[in-house]
Amino acid sequence: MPKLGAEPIRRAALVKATIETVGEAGSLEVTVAQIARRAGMSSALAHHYFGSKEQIFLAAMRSILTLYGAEVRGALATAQDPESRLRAIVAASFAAGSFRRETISAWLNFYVLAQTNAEAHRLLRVYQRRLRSNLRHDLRVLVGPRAEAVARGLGAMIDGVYIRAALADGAPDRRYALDIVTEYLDRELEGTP
Amino acid sequence: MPKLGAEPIRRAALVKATIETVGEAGSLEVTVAQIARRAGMSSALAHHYFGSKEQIFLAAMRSILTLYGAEVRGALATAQDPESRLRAIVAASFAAGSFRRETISAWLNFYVLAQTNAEAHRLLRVYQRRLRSNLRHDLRVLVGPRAEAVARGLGAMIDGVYIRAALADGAPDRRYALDIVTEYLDRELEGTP
Amino acid sequence: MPKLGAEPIRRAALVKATIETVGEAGSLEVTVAQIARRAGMSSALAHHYFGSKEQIFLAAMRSILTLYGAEVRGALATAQDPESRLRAIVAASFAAGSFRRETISAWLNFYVLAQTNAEAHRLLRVYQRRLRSNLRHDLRVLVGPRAEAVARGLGAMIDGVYIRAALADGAPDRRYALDIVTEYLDRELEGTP
Amino acid sequence: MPKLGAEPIRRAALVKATIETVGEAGSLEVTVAQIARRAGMSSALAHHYFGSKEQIFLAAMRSILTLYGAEVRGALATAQDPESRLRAIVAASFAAGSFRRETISAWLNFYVLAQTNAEAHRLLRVYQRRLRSNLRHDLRVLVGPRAEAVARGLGAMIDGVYIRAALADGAPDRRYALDIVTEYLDRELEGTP
DNA sequence: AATGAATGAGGATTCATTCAT
DNA sequence: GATGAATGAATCCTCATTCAT
Repeated sequence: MPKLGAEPIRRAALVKATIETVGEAGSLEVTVAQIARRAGMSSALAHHYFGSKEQIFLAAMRSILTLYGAEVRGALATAQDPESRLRAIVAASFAAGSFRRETISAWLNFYVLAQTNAEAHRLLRVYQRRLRSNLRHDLRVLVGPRAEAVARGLGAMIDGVYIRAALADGAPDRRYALDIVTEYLDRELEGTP
Repeated sequence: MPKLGAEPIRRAALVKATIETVGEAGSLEVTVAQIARRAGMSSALAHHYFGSKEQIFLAAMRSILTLYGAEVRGALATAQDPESRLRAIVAASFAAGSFRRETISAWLNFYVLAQTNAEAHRLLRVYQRRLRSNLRHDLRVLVGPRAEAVARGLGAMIDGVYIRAALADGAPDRRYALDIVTEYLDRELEGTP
Repeated sequence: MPKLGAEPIRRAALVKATIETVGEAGSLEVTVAQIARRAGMSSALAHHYFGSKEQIFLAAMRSILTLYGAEVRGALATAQDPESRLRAIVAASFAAGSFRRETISAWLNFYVLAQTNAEAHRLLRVYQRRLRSNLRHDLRVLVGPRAEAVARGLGAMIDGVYIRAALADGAPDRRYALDIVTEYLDRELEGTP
Repeated sequence: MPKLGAEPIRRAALVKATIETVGEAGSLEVTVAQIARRAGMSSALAHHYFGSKEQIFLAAMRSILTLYGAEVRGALATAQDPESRLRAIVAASFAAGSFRRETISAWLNFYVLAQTNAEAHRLLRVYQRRLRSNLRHDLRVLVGPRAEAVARGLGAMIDGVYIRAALADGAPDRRYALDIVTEYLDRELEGTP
């Protein structure tokens, strides 16, 4: 039952299944067969569309980062002043779309993948650079020369909260995660116009 | 010529080799044979001593946490007042013994292992709890009711800085890492007696 | 826009592509997809026309042998006396149309196929029998009772030169190949009326 | 039941099994598992000892050529004059040890392998060069300036007879094979001192 | 204590072939 | 006629683990 235009559908299904499978397993040591099964197709077809397991992983990673990027852009769209922009960026990091069990676990695993895989490394760097640049932009207005330092700190803390969420039992607690970072930000913005 | 007391020596060699191998590979997907070779013995002997690959990993993880614990204890020994104790704890996290390429990478990988393995999970929780407890203890004196929040924040940031160091090119920059966390701490301690 | 009479064109294209692909790869381990791509169509269509990979190979083999047969017939057409007929047959074996890189390599590979495949085996036997019969026919007039032996020798030597050409670097040297066989023939015909 | 010094025994068994399996199948498309089974071990062990299927094939090829070389050396040992040396070399090519069903088929297949594999190519060239050099050496004394041409012719004819034996039904006919080449040689040596 | 020998189980990848459109 | 879609069946290779010595 081959439908025309199946490719993008299949690719999307595989990407989704990859994030779920890696997220559930908490490890990259999942088989292509597992991923394909969850996506409702044979592993041969997965290879047909992506060429290799590595490419499947990279596509999943790109998808996560793209989703996150969209989340940030969406949040920034409505924010008007620097401070609300800043808070929007931080909030976006823990938005319901991204801050989910499997996504977090997948995220952690892609961090590991980046040790080995050049493209994964590059993607993660782009994410970090973009995040830092966004933060710095608005921080300059608010904290002046401390902008660079605070941007670095925020970035690190967001990643730290993420990684720790991967260890937590039960569903990830967005409120809790957001609070930690927000308190830091509040403190830095204290006494700011 | 079997040496007396060979066992502890062999075990230590394997633990060291494991951290190096995982650190270099940037992944848990290393073979027991690789680890054993680096430790100068057959993979059969590695199994003889540890029973399984999993146990080898856990022993390596315990070793890292033990080393870190010793580092903290050593730092606390000379510190007298709460603030210097706090700073000592933070500094210990980025001490030369722990904040090394392979250790950082191994650390990240053990985070991943903790998703899957109950004992690894437990070990990491113990580390987090102990760190938080240490920080909170001294923070109470300094920031009162904010102690809990700052302790969480510091813990998260330390992990965040660690994870990001795993992505950096070249040798990890202790100064840079320490600065990020210290600035956060400074800010929180501002206006503190 | 299906063209009328597409079938023979498609089949010919596939046969040509098969010889080229096998010749270039130097092996029968080429995929139907590779052959089909070179022939400018989908592998599904290749199956549609030939039914199986095996049939594609056999068609290619028939094509080679048919071409060779035509080459011999053409050569014999102008030759008048037994000796020039003999020389024409030999020369045809190394004619520009047959003695080409891919054809030689394909030839060698079809020899291998004949170990496994009954039809390939049959085709090769027909070729050998026909060649021997042609040679013997003219040799009888020239060398009498030695005809049988010389025909066998010539046949073997032609195949040997072919197989060796498959190993040579660069383009196959027709002159060189022909010389070897011709010297043998000259010697046998020495002192012949 | 691991015996010490099993390696050379296992390797030899695999080489033997490879020649037999390829010989019987008449194709290189045999699986490592088939070869290993025939050699009485797991395919994993075959890989352990040889690293790859390719290396197994090359070892088998080396074995065939080594055996052939020994056969030639043995034949030359007793021969005194150039002519008997020459005849000994030719006879060695069809000696009982080398001119056997599977060996012949394996030989043909290795010819094919040499199209693709550099080391196989090299091995075959060494064989050809050595054979030609041996033949030329003795032919010089007997046929003078024709030595080069006759050496080439003999080499080609030996290969041709081999390849044709691969197509024959039933056990290879050493007598018949030897006769063809011998008649050629006789003719060339006619009228020689 | 120490290791070479050995393997079962598994996993990525390939490919001929089929089928609905 | 033509093809994209889809897969079952293989196959090479790896590796943790066991065991006899």
